Amino acid sequence: MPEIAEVETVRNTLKLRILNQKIKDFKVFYKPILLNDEQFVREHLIGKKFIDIQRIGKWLLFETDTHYLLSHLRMEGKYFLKDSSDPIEKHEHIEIVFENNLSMRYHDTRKFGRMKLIEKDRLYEFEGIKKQGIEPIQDALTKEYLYEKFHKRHIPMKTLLLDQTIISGLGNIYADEVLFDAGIHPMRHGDAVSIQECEKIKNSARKIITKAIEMGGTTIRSYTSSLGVTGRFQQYLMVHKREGEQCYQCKNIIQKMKIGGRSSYYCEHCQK
DNA sequence: AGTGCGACCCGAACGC
DNA sequence: TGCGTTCGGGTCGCAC
Repeated sequence: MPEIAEVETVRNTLKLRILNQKIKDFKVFYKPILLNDEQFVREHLIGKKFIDIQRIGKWLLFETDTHYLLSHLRMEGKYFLKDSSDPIEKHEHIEIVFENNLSMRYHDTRKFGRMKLIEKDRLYEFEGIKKQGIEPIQDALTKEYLYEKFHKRHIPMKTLLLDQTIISGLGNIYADEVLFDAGIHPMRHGDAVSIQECEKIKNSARKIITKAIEMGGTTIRSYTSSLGVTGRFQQYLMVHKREGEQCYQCKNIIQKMKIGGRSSYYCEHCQK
């Protein structure tokens, strides 16, 4: 379940291994993942090098001198680094082989992830990038900005926190955690949230994402060429996936409900 | 325009 | 035990 912190970990880990290696081959085993024509991507990637890996929201940007290969992991996307002679396994859908026979495999059991190659100067023509809001760790995320985005919306705060055009990079897990930390009930509507509460949301989002990124960073050394890259944050969750257990703050029982089709966990006593 | 919801996928968890 | 069913996760696109 990659969210911003996991994507950041993947980015930092891959950077250590694949930058400035000439790309020798590009193969697609499940076409819907790649939004371009396979041949188009081969023409523009083979012979090039990735000179950097960047991140915008949950999108990874593999940068060459002329293009970005954009990659969204959705829920279960992972990258594995193997040797090019290793057999392609069941859920490995895209392979990039480097000159030194390092083989980077995109692995995605549910096939929800997406990739797209785009010219650098057209990056912001791509909807997925153009629509990204402000990240929790950016100073531009202010209580005024959030109030402006929330106060005319008559939908649950849980849904608003998951809207990537407002805050970029929060997923279902951290949305629950941010609302708990800010003391706001996930069903409260945006138009019932005060500017003071927007300040709390901003502070909670920044705190939780900063910590999550730090923790993601600590898992780098557990990464090996055959294990893939994931974050490890479960032990710090206050509400998410804790239905029926006691709230760490007040001992009330953590509740679960569906909001906008997403499971949401919260404490009725601590979140108003 | 704003909002709600099904579709996309498939392994895991659950119910019988 | 084994079978069928439900769930979940982010995002898009369609219906209201």
